[in-house]
Amino acid sequence: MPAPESARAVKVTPISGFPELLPAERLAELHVLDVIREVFELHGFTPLETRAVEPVERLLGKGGDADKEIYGVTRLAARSDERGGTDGGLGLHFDLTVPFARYVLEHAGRLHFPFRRYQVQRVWRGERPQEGRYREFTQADIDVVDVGELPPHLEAEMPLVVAEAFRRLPVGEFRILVNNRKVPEGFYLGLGLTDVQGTLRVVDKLDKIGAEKVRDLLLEGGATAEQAEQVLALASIRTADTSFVERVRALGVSHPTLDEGLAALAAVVRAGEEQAPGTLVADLAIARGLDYYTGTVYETQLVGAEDWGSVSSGGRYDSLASDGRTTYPGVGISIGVTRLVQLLLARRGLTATRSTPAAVLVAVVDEESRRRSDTVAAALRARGVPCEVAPAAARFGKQIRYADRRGIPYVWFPGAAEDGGDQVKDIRSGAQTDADATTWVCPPADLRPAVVVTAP
RNA sequence: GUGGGUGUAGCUCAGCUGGUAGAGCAUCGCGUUGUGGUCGCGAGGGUCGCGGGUUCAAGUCCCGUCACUCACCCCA
Repeated sequence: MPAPESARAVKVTPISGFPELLPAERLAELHVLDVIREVFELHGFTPLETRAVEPVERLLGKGGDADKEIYGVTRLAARSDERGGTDGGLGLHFDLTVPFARYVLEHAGRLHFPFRRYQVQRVWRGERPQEGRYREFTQADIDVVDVGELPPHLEAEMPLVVAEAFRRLPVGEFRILVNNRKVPEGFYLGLGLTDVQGTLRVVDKLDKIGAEKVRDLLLEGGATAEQAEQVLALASIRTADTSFVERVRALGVSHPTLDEGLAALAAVVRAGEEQAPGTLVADLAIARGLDYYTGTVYETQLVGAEDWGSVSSGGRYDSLASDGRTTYPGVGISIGVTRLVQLLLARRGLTATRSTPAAVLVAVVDEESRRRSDTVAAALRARGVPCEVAPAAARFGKQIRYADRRGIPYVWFPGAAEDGGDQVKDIRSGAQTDADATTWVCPPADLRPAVVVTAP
Protein backbone atom coordinates (compact mmCIF):
# COMPACT_ATOMS: atom_id res chain seq x y z
CA MET A 1 0.00 0.00 0.00
CA PRO A 2 1.30 3.43 -0.84
CA ALA A 3 1.71 5.84 2.00
CA PRO A 4 -1.25 8.13 2.52
CA GLU A 5 -1.09 11.06 0.21
CA SER A 6 0.37 13.97 2.10
CA ALA A 7 -1.98 16.91 2.14
CA ARG A 8 0.15 19.24 0.10
CA ALA A 9 -1.33 22.58 -0.76
CA VAL A 10 -2.22 22.88 -4.40
CA LYS A 11 -0.91 26.07 -5.88
CA VAL A 12 -3.43 28.00 -7.89
CA THR A 13 -2.29 31.10 -9.64
CA PRO A 14 -4.02 33.73 -11.72
CA ILE A 15 -3.39 33.76 -15.45
CA SER A 16 -2.34 37.17 -16.58
CA GLY A 17 -4.90 38.92 -18.73
CA PHE A 18 -7.79 36.62 -17.84
CA PRO A 19 -9.61 38.62 -15.21
CA GLU A 20 -12.09 37.05 -12.82
CA LEU A 21 -14.48 38.83 -10.53
CA LEU A 22 -15.76 38.34 -7.02
CA PRO A 23 -19.52 37.81 -6.61
CA ALA A 24 -20.41 41.43 -5.83
CA GLU A 25 -18.25 42.57 -8.73
CA ARG A 26 -19.90 40.14 -11.11
CA LEU A 27 -23.32 41.37 -10.00
CA ALA A 28 -22.16 44.89 -10.79
CA GLU A 29 -20.92 43.75 -14.19
CA LEU A 30 -24.22 42.03 -14.90
CA HIS A 31 -25.99 45.26 -14.11
CA VAL A 32 -23.81 47.06 -16.62
CA LEU A 33 -24.57 44.39 -19.20
CA ASP A 34 -28.30 44.60 -18.47
CA VAL A 35 -28.30 48.35 -19.02
CA ILE A 36 -26.36 48.02 -22.25
CA ARG A 37 -28.67 45.33 -23.57
CA GLU A 38 -31.75 47.28 -22.62
CA VAL A 39 -30.57 50.37 -24.45
CA PHE A 40 -29.52 48.38 -27.50
CA GLU A 41 -32.92 46.75 -27.65
CA LEU A 42 -34.68 50.07 -27.13
CA HIS A 43 -33.01 51.10 -30.35
CA GLY A 44 -34.24 48.06 -32.16
CA PHE A 45 -31.00 46.14 -32.46
CA THR A 46 -31.64 42.43 -32.62
CA PRO A 47 -29.55 40.06 -30.54
CA LEU A 48 -27.06 37.81 -32.24
CA GLU A 49 -24.33 35.43 -31.24
CA THR A 50 -21.65 34.01 -33.46
CA ARG A 51 -19.39 31.05 -32.80
CA ALA A 52 -16.21 31.75 -30.90
CA VAL A 53 -13.97 30.52 -33.72
CA GLU A 54 -13.36 31.57 -37.29
CA PRO A 55 -11.01 30.21 -39.89
CA VAL A 56 -7.65 31.77 -39.18
CA GLU A 57 -7.28 33.06 -42.70
CA ARG A 58 -10.50 35.03 -42.36
CA LEU A 59 -9.35 36.55 -39.11
CA LEU A 60 -6.04 37.42 -40.72
CA GLY A 61 -7.59 38.78 -43.85
CA LYS A 62 -8.86 42.06 -42.57
CA GLY A 63 -6.21 43.27 -40.21
CA GLY A 64 -2.62 44.34 -40.48
CA ASP A 65 -0.44 42.43 -38.05
CA ALA A 66 -3.34 40.70 -36.39
CA ASP A 67 -1.61 37.35 -36.60
CA LYS A 68 0.25 37.84 -33.35
CA GLU A 69 -2.86 38.36 -31.33
CA ILE A 70 -4.91 35.46 -32.60
CA TYR A 71 -5.23 32.38 -30.43
CA GLY A 72 -5.23 29.22 -32.51
CA VAL A 73 -7.53 26.36 -31.58
CA THR A 74 -6.43 22.77 -31.98
CA ARG A 75 -7.28 19.46 -30.40
CA LEU A 76 -4.58 18.39 -28.00
CA ALA A 77 -4.83 14.92 -29.52
CA ALA A 78 -4.43 16.19 -33.05
CA ARG A 79 -1.54 14.75 -34.99
CA SER A 80 1.48 16.98 -35.00
CA ASP A 81 1.06 17.77 -38.67
CA GLU A 82 -2.39 19.13 -37.91
CA ARG A 83 -1.04 21.49 -35.30
CA GLY A 84 1.04 24.58 -35.27
CA GLY A 85 0.16 25.79 -38.70
CA THR A 86 -2.36 28.53 -39.09
CA ASP A 87 -3.45 27.80 -42.64
CA GLY A 88 -6.87 26.29 -42.64
CA GLY A 89 -6.90 26.19 -38.87
CA LEU A 90 -9.31 27.76 -36.45
CA GLY A 91 -8.69 30.76 -34.29
CA LEU A 92 -10.61 32.50 -31.50
CA HIS A 93 -12.13 35.74 -32.71
CA PHE A 94 -10.39 38.92 -31.54
CA ASP A 95 -13.39 41.19 -32.10
CA LEU A 96 -17.04 40.88 -33.05
CA THR A 97 -17.00 42.90 -36.24
CA VAL A 98 -15.07 40.46 -38.40
CA PRO A 99 -17.24 37.47 -37.37
CA PHE A 100 -20.33 39.57 -37.93
CA ALA A 101 -19.20 40.49 -41.43
CA ARG A 102 -18.76 36.79 -42.15
CA TYR A 103 -22.17 36.04 -40.67
CA VAL A 104 -23.80 38.62 -42.91
CA LEU A 105 -22.24 37.09 -46.00
CA GLU A 106 -23.21 33.61 -44.92
CA HIS A 107 -26.82 34.45 -44.13
CA ALA A 108 -27.43 37.38 -46.44
CA GLY A 109 -30.30 35.57 -48.12
CA ARG A 110 -32.25 35.25 -44.89
CA LEU A 111 -31.61 38.66 -43.35
CA HIS A 112 -33.54 41.86 -43.89
CA PHE A 113 -31.52 44.94 -44.76
CA PRO A 114 -30.61 47.34 -43.36
CA PHE A 115 -29.78 44.81 -40.67
CA ARG A 116 -29.30 46.04 -37.12
CA ARG A 117 -27.83 43.69 -34.59
CA TYR A 118 -26.18 43.74 -31.20
CA GLN A 119 -23.76 41.17 -29.96
CA VAL A 120 -22.30 40.70 -26.50
CA GLN A 121 -19.53 38.14 -26.35
CA ARG A 122 -16.07 37.38 -25.13
CA VAL A 123 -13.15 37.93 -27.43
CA TRP A 124 -9.51 36.93 -27.12
CA ARG A 125 -6.30 38.68 -27.97
CA GLY A 126 -2.84 37.32 -27.37
CA GLU A 127 -1.36 40.58 -26.21
CA ARG A 128 0.79 41.51 -23.27
CA PRO A 129 -1.74 42.41 -20.60
CA GLN A 130 -1.55 45.45 -18.41
CA GLU A 131 -3.95 47.69 -16.56
CA GLY A 132 -7.05 48.00 -18.71
CA ARG A 133 -5.80 45.49 -21.28
CA TYR A 134 -6.73 41.86 -21.17
CA ARG A 135 -6.35 38.72 -23.21
CA GLU A 136 -9.93 37.63 -22.61
CA PHE A 137 -12.62 40.26 -22.39
CA THR A 138 -16.21 41.05 -23.22
CA GLN A 139 -17.32 43.38 -25.95
CA ALA A 140 -20.80 44.69 -26.59
CA ASP A 141 -21.25 45.70 -30.20
CA ILE A 142 -23.95 47.29 -32.29
CA ASP A 143 -23.69 47.40 -36.04
CA VAL A 144 -25.89 48.23 -38.98
CA VAL A 145 -25.15 46.86 -42.43
CA ASP A 146 -26.96 47.51 -45.63
CA VAL A 147 -26.68 46.30 -49.18
CA GLY A 148 -24.60 48.37 -51.58
CA GLU A 149 -25.15 51.74 -49.92
CA LEU A 150 -25.25 52.77 -46.29
CA PRO A 151 -27.08 55.96 -45.38
CA PRO A 152 -24.80 58.43 -43.58
CA HIS A 153 -27.23 59.23 -40.79
CA LEU A 154 -26.41 55.84 -39.25
CA GLU A 155 -22.90 57.09 -38.57
CA ALA A 156 -24.45 59.64 -36.24
CA GLU A 157 -26.76 57.16 -34.56
CA MET A 158 -24.14 54.69 -33.30
CA PRO A 159 -22.37 56.96 -30.79
CA LEU A 160 -25.70 58.33 -29.61
CA VAL A 161 -26.80 54.84 -28.60
CA VAL A 162 -23.60 54.36 -26.62
CA ALA A 163 -24.04 57.78 -25.06
CA GLU A 164 -27.52 56.78 -23.92
CA ALA A 165 -26.22 53.58 -22.34
CA PHE A 166 -23.42 55.47 -20.59
CA ARG A 167 -25.83 58.05 -19.25
CA ARG A 168 -27.62 55.23 -17.44
CA LEU A 169 -24.41 53.90 -15.95
CA PRO A 170 -22.31 55.32 -13.12
CA VAL A 171 -19.45 56.25 -15.42
CA GLY A 172 -19.41 59.95 -14.69
CA GLU A 173 -18.51 62.37 -17.43
CA PHE A 174 -17.44 60.94 -20.76
CA ARG A 175 -16.56 62.12 -24.24
CA ILE A 176 -17.13 60.33 -27.48
CA LEU A 177 -14.41 61.59 -29.76
CA VAL A 178 -15.28 61.38 -33.40
CA ASN A 179 -13.39 61.86 -36.60
CA ASN A 180 -13.76 60.86 -40.22
CA ARG A 181 -10.96 59.02 -41.95
CA LYS A 182 -11.58 61.08 -45.03
CA VAL A 183 -10.61 64.29 -43.26
CA PRO A 184 -6.99 63.41 -42.55
CA GLU A 185 -6.79 61.35 -45.71
CA GLY A 186 -7.96 64.20 -47.94
CA PHE A 187 -5.91 66.67 -45.97
CA TYR A 188 -2.71 64.66 -46.33
CA LEU A 189 -3.31 64.09 -50.02
CA GLY A 190 -4.01 67.78 -50.47
CA LEU A 191 -0.70 68.47 -48.76
CA GLY A 192 1.08 66.10 -51.08
CA LEU A 193 1.62 63.40 -48.45
CA THR A 194 0.81 60.07 -50.08
CA ASP A 195 1.55 57.73 -47.19
CA VAL A 196 -1.83 58.23 -45.54
CA GLN A 197 -1.67 55.08 -43.39
CA GLY A 198 1.80 55.77 -42.16
CA THR A 199 1.01 59.36 -41.31
CA LEU A 200 -2.13 58.30 -39.45
CA ARG A 201 -0.18 55.81 -37.37
CA VAL A 202 2.27 58.49 -36.35
CA VAL A 203 -0.47 60.97 -35.54
CA ASP A 204 -2.22 58.32 -33.45
CA LYS A 205 0.71 58.45 -31.03
CA LEU A 206 0.21 62.14 -30.42
CA ASP A 207 -1.23 61.97 -26.93
CA LYS A 208 1.35 59.39 -25.94
CA ILE A 209 4.63 60.83 -27.16
CA GLY A 210 3.79 64.48 -27.74
CA ALA A 211 3.89 66.88 -30.65
CA GLU A 212 7.69 67.17 -30.75
CA LYS A 213 8.26 63.46 -31.19
CA VAL A 214 5.47 63.21 -33.72
CA ARG A 215 7.06 66.01 -35.72
CA ASP A 216 10.39 64.15 -35.67
CA LEU A 217 8.74 60.95 -36.85
CA LEU A 218 6.94 62.80 -39.64
CA LEU A 219 10.18 64.36 -40.81
CA GLU A 220 11.88 60.96 -40.69
CA GLY A 221 9.04 59.65 -42.79
CA GLY A 222 9.90 62.10 -45.52
CA ALA A 223 7.55 64.96 -44.79
CA THR A 224 8.78 68.54 -45.15
CA ALA A 225 8.83 70.78 -42.12
CA GLU A 226 5.87 72.64 -43.53
CA GLN A 227 3.87 69.47 -44.13
CA ALA A 228 4.63 68.26 -40.61
CA GLU A 229 3.39 71.56 -39.19
CA GLN A 230 0.19 71.29 -41.14
CA VAL A 231 -0.36 67.68 -40.03
CA LEU A 232 0.09 68.72 -36.42
CA ALA A 233 -2.15 71.73 -36.90
CA LEU A 234 -4.93 69.48 -38.18
CA ALA A 235 -4.48 67.03 -35.34
CA SER A 236 -4.74 69.80 -32.78
CA ILE A 237 -8.26 70.67 -33.82
CA ARG A 238 -10.83 69.56 -31.33
CA THR A 239 -14.26 71.15 -31.04
CA ALA A 240 -17.59 70.20 -29.53
CA ASP A 241 -19.45 71.87 -32.39
CA THR A 242 -19.06 72.20 -36.15
CA SER A 243 -16.59 75.06 -35.88
CA PHE A 244 -13.82 72.58 -36.70
CA VAL A 245 -14.83 72.97 -40.34
CA GLU A 246 -13.75 76.62 -40.50
CA ARG A 247 -10.59 75.83 -38.60
CA VAL A 248 -9.63 73.20 -41.13
CA ARG A 249 -10.50 75.53 -43.97
CA ALA A 250 -8.26 78.14 -42.41
CA LEU A 251 -5.30 75.83 -42.92
CA GLY A 252 -5.75 76.35 -46.63
CA VAL A 253 -5.61 72.77 -47.81
CA SER A 254 -8.13 71.51 -50.32
CA HIS A 255 -8.98 68.11 -51.70
CA PRO A 256 -12.29 66.51 -52.73
CA THR A 257 -11.91 63.75 -50.13
CA LEU A 258 -11.37 66.37 -47.44
CA ASP A 259 -14.60 68.10 -48.44
CA GLU A 260 -16.48 64.82 -48.23
CA GLY A 261 -15.04 64.03 -44.85
CA LEU A 262 -15.76 67.45 -43.39
CA ALA A 263 -19.37 67.32 -44.53
CA ALA A 264 -19.89 63.85 -43.10
CA LEU A 265 -18.21 64.69 -39.80
CA ALA A 266 -20.16 67.92 -39.48
CA ALA A 267 -23.40 65.98 -39.90
CA VAL A 268 -22.45 63.57 -37.12
CA VAL A 269 -21.41 66.35 -34.76
CA ARG A 270 -24.56 68.32 -35.52
CA ALA A 271 -26.71 65.32 -34.63
CA GLY A 272 -24.76 64.97 -31.40
CA GLU A 273 -25.28 68.61 -30.52
CA GLU A 274 -29.00 68.17 -30.90
CA GLN A 275 -29.50 64.83 -29.20
CA ALA A 276 -26.69 64.51 -26.68
CA PRO A 277 -25.19 67.94 -26.08
CA GLY A 278 -21.65 67.89 -24.86
CA THR A 279 -20.91 64.23 -25.43
CA LEU A 280 -19.74 64.17 -29.03
CA VAL A 281 -16.53 65.97 -29.75
CA ALA A 282 -14.88 66.27 -33.13
CA ASP A 283 -11.24 65.36 -32.57
CA LEU A 284 -9.19 65.36 -35.72
CA ALA A 285 -6.35 63.45 -34.07
CA ILE A 286 -8.39 60.27 -33.67
CA ALA A 287 -7.17 57.71 -36.15
CA ARG A 288 -8.01 54.18 -34.96
CA GLY A 289 -5.62 51.40 -35.71
CA LEU A 290 -7.81 49.04 -37.68
CA ASP A 291 -7.50 49.82 -41.32
CA TYR A 292 -10.89 48.51 -42.40
CA TYR A 293 -12.48 51.74 -41.24
CA THR A 294 -13.27 54.04 -44.13
CA GLY A 295 -15.38 56.86 -42.75
CA THR A 296 -16.43 57.99 -39.32
CA VAL A 297 -14.40 56.62 -36.43
CA TYR A 298 -15.22 56.80 -32.72
CA GLU A 299 -13.26 56.58 -29.53
CA THR A 300 -14.65 57.07 -26.04
CA GLN A 301 -12.92 58.11 -22.89
CA LEU A 302 -14.14 58.71 -19.39
CA VAL A 303 -13.17 62.14 -18.14
CA GLY A 304 -10.41 61.68 -15.59
CA ALA A 305 -9.55 58.20 -16.83
CA GLU A 306 -8.14 59.02 -20.23
CA ASP A 307 -5.07 56.94 -19.46
CA TRP A 308 -7.19 53.77 -19.42
CA GLY A 309 -7.73 54.20 -23.11
CA SER A 310 -10.91 53.96 -25.03
CA VAL A 311 -13.86 52.19 -23.44
CA SER A 312 -15.90 52.23 -26.63
CA SER A 313 -14.86 52.59 -30.21
CA GLY A 314 -15.80 51.77 -33.74
CA GLY A 315 -16.42 53.24 -37.10
CA ARG A 316 -17.68 52.85 -40.60
CA TYR A 317 -16.38 50.11 -42.86
CA ASP A 318 -17.36 49.89 -46.50
CA SER A 319 -15.76 46.73 -47.75
CA LEU A 320 -15.37 44.43 -44.78
CA ALA A 321 -18.30 42.27 -45.85
CA SER A 322 -18.08 41.50 -49.51
CA ASP A 323 -18.47 38.31 -51.49
CA GLY A 324 -16.92 39.88 -54.56
CA ARG A 325 -20.24 40.65 -56.17
CA THR A 326 -22.20 42.38 -53.45
CA THR A 327 -20.74 44.48 -50.68
CA TYR A 328 -22.44 45.18 -47.42
CA PRO A 329 -21.14 48.45 -45.98
CA GLY A 330 -21.62 48.85 -42.27
CA VAL A 331 -21.04 51.03 -39.29
CA GLY A 332 -20.73 49.93 -35.72
CA ILE A 333 -19.44 50.71 -32.29
CA SER A 334 -18.21 48.46 -29.55
CA ILE A 335 -18.27 48.90 -25.80
CA GLY A 336 -15.29 47.36 -24.05
CA VAL A 337 -17.34 45.99 -21.17
CA THR A 338 -14.46 44.35 -19.32
CA ARG A 339 -12.25 47.40 -19.55
CA LEU A 340 -15.12 49.65 -18.53
CA VAL A 341 -16.12 47.51 -15.56
CA GLN A 342 -12.55 47.00 -14.37
CA LEU A 343 -12.04 50.73 -14.60
CA LEU A 344 -15.16 51.42 -12.56
CA LEU A 345 -14.15 48.79 -10.01
CA ALA A 346 -10.62 50.11 -9.65
CA ARG A 347 -11.19 53.84 -9.86
CA ARG A 348 -14.78 54.50 -8.94
CA GLY A 349 -15.34 51.94 -6.24
CA LEU A 350 -18.07 50.24 -8.23
CA THR A 351 -19.69 47.46 -6.27
CA ALA A 352 -23.03 45.83 -5.59
CA THR A 353 -24.91 46.29 -2.33
CA ARG A 354 -24.64 42.57 -1.70
CA SER A 355 -22.77 39.55 -2.96
CA THR A 356 -25.84 37.44 -3.70
CA PRO A 357 -29.15 38.04 -5.44
CA ALA A 358 -30.99 36.82 -2.34
CA ALA A 359 -33.04 39.51 -0.62
CA VAL A 360 -34.15 37.26 2.21
CA LEU A 361 -32.51 34.57 4.28
CA VAL A 362 -35.13 32.24 5.69
CA ALA A 363 -33.90 31.08 9.08
CA VAL A 364 -34.17 27.45 10.14
CA VAL A 365 -35.32 26.96 13.75
CA ASP A 366 -34.19 23.34 13.94
CA GLU A 367 -33.63 20.64 11.37
CA GLU A 368 -37.03 19.08 12.14
CA SER A 369 -38.76 22.27 10.97
CA ARG A 370 -36.64 22.87 7.89
CA ARG A 371 -39.64 22.02 5.73
CA ARG A 372 -41.55 24.92 7.18
CA SER A 373 -38.67 27.21 6.16
CA ASP A 374 -38.65 25.65 2.69
CA THR A 375 -42.35 26.40 2.40
CA VAL A 376 -41.79 30.04 3.33
CA ALA A 377 -39.04 30.28 0.73
CA ALA A 378 -41.28 28.78 -1.93
CA ALA A 379 -43.99 31.31 -1.14
CA LEU A 380 -41.54 34.18 -1.38
CA ARG A 381 -40.10 32.93 -4.66
CA ALA A 382 -43.59 32.46 -6.10
CA ARG A 383 -44.00 36.18 -5.64
CA GLY A 384 -40.67 37.06 -7.14
CA VAL A 385 -38.61 37.55 -4.00
CA PRO A 386 -35.14 36.00 -4.35
CA CYS A 387 -34.32 34.11 -1.19
CA GLU A 388 -32.41 31.22 0.26
CA VAL A 389 -32.87 28.98 3.27
CA ALA A 390 -30.22 28.97 5.97
CA PRO A 391 -27.71 26.15 5.46
CA ALA A 392 -27.81 25.04 9.09
CA ALA A 393 -30.10 25.44 12.06
CA ALA A 394 -27.39 27.32 13.90
CA ARG A 395 -27.87 29.89 16.60
CA PHE A 396 -29.95 32.76 15.26
CA GLY A 397 -27.00 35.06 15.79
CA LYS A 398 -25.00 32.98 13.35
CA GLN A 399 -27.83 32.85 10.87
CA ILE A 400 -28.13 36.62 10.99
CA ARG A 401 -24.41 36.93 10.58
CA TYR A 402 -24.61 34.63 7.56
CA ALA A 403 -27.00 37.13 5.99
CA ASP A 404 -25.00 40.13 7.12
CA ARG A 405 -21.75 38.88 5.61
CA ARG A 406 -23.44 38.58 2.26
CA GLY A 407 -25.40 41.80 2.49
CA ILE A 408 -28.77 40.03 2.52
CA PRO A 409 -31.07 42.69 4.01
CA TYR A 410 -33.81 40.51 5.53
CA VAL A 411 -33.90 37.46 7.77
CA TRP A 412 -37.16 35.57 8.03
CA PHE A 413 -38.02 33.84 11.31
CA PRO A 414 -40.71 31.17 10.95
CA GLY A 415 -42.95 30.93 13.98
CA ALA A 416 -41.43 33.85 15.81
CA ALA A 417 -44.66 35.82 16.20
CA GLU A 418 -46.84 35.72 19.32
CA ASP A 419 -49.57 33.93 17.43
CA GLY A 420 -47.21 31.37 15.97
CA GLY A 421 -46.92 33.20 12.67
CA ASP A 422 -43.68 34.43 11.12
CA GLN A 423 -41.61 37.52 11.56
CA VAL A 424 -39.17 39.26 9.25
CA LYS A 425 -36.22 41.33 10.42
CA ASP A 426 -34.52 44.10 8.51
CA ILE A 427 -31.02 43.49 9.78
CA ARG A 428 -29.84 46.94 8.75
CA SER A 429 -32.28 48.72 11.08
CA GLY A 430 -32.97 45.86 13.43
CA ALA A 431 -36.71 46.34 12.95
CA GLN A 432 -38.56 43.04 13.26
CA THR A 433 -42.24 42.74 12.41
CA ASP A 434 -44.90 40.10 11.94
CA ALA A 435 -45.14 38.95 8.35
CA ASP A 436 -46.81 36.43 6.10
CA ALA A 437 -44.82 34.97 3.22
CA THR A 438 -47.88 34.91 0.98
CA THR A 439 -48.49 38.65 1.32
CA TRP A 440 -45.23 40.29 2.46
CA VAL A 441 -44.03 42.94 0.07
CA CYS A 442 -40.31 43.31 -0.29
CA PRO A 443 -39.43 47.00 -0.70
CA PRO A 444 -38.60 47.34 -4.41
CA ALA A 445 -35.24 48.93 -3.66
CA ASP A 446 -34.19 45.75 -1.85
CA LEU A 447 -35.48 43.22 -4.33
CA ARG A 448 -32.28 43.18 -6.40
CA PRO A 449 -28.74 44.08 -5.49
CA ALA A 450 -28.15 47.71 -6.33
CA VAL A 451 -25.03 49.00 -7.97
CA VAL A 452 -23.19 51.77 -6.23
CA VAL A 453 -20.02 53.76 -6.69
CA THR A 454 -18.14 54.97 -3.66
CA ALA A 455 -15.59 57.22 -5.35
CA PRO A 456 -16.27 60.34 -7.43
C1' G B 1 8.33 39.43 -29.21
C1' U B 2 11.86 43.35 -26.42
C1' G B 3 13.34 45.74 -21.79
C1' G B 4 12.70 46.92 -16.27
C1' G B 5 10.46 45.44 -11.40
C1' U B 6 8.50 41.84 -7.94
C1' G B 7 7.64 36.70 -5.90
C1' U B 8 7.12 35.16 2.35
C1' A B 9 -0.41 33.02 5.36
C1' G B 10 -6.72 34.03 1.65
C1' C B 11 -5.23 39.80 1.31
C1' U B 12 -1.46 43.85 2.49
C1' C B 13 3.32 43.37 4.02
C1' A B 14 7.68 42.85 8.04
C1' G B 15 11.83 39.61 8.44
C1' C B 16 19.13 43.90 9.66
C1' U B 17 25.85 42.11 7.36
C1' G B 18 22.88 33.94 6.51
C1' G B 19 21.35 31.01 12.54
C1' U B 20 15.31 26.25 10.32
C1' A B 21 9.13 32.26 10.04
C1' G B 22 5.98 37.11 12.10
C1' A B 23 2.10 41.36 12.15
C1' G B 24 -2.45 43.55 10.66
C1' C B 25 -6.84 42.41 8.11
C1' A B 26 -9.85 38.23 6.66
C1' U B 27 -11.75 33.17 8.05
C1' C B 28 -13.43 29.83 11.94
C1' G B 29 -14.43 28.83 17.29
C1' C B 30 -15.56 30.44 22.32
C1' G B 31 -17.39 34.34 25.66
C1' U B 32 -23.32 34.70 24.21
C1' U B 33 -28.43 27.18 24.28
C1' G B 34 -30.39 29.93 19.49
C1' U B 35 -31.31 37.66 17.35
C1' G B 36 -25.62 39.55 14.19
C1' G B 37 -22.44 44.04 13.62
C1' U B 38 -18.65 46.42 18.87
C1' C B 39 -15.33 44.19 22.34
C1' G B 40 -12.27 40.18 24.59
C1' C B 41 -9.89 35.34 24.21
C1' G B 42 -8.35 31.51 21.05
C1' A B 43 -7.58 28.41 16.62
C1' G B 44 -6.49 26.99 11.75
C1' G B 45 -3.64 28.26 7.75
C1' G B 46 3.46 28.90 5.01
C1' U B 47 8.06 22.51 1.11
C1' C B 48 9.28 31.63 2.05
C1' G B 49 7.21 30.69 -6.66
C1' C B 50 10.12 26.31 -8.50
C1' G B 51 15.01 23.86 -9.48
C1' G B 52 20.08 23.82 -8.66
C1' G B 53 24.59 25.86 -6.26
C1' U B 54 27.71 28.04 -2.06
C1' U B 55 27.67 26.98 3.40
C1' C B 56 27.98 23.48 9.47
C1' A B 57 23.48 26.36 8.40
C1' A B 58 19.76 29.85 2.97
C1' G B 59 13.39 33.45 3.26
C1' U B 60 18.27 36.01 3.29
C1' C B 61 24.01 34.98 -1.11
C1' C B 62 24.79 33.00 -6.54
C1' C B 63 22.79 30.76 -11.20
C1' G B 64 18.69 29.13 -13.87
C1' U B 65 13.56 28.84 -14.58
C1' C B 66 8.44 30.03 -14.11
C1' A B 67 4.70 33.33 -12.78
C1' C B 68 2.95 38.05 -11.89
C1' U B 69 3.66 43.16 -12.98
C1' C B 70 5.11 47.86 -15.62
C1' A B 71 6.69 50.01 -20.33
C1' C B 72 7.22 49.34 -25.81
C1' C B 73 4.12 47.24 -29.93
C1' C B 74 -1.02 47.15 -30.53
C1' C B 75 -5.77 47.82 -29.01
C1' A B 76 -11.87 47.56 -26.01
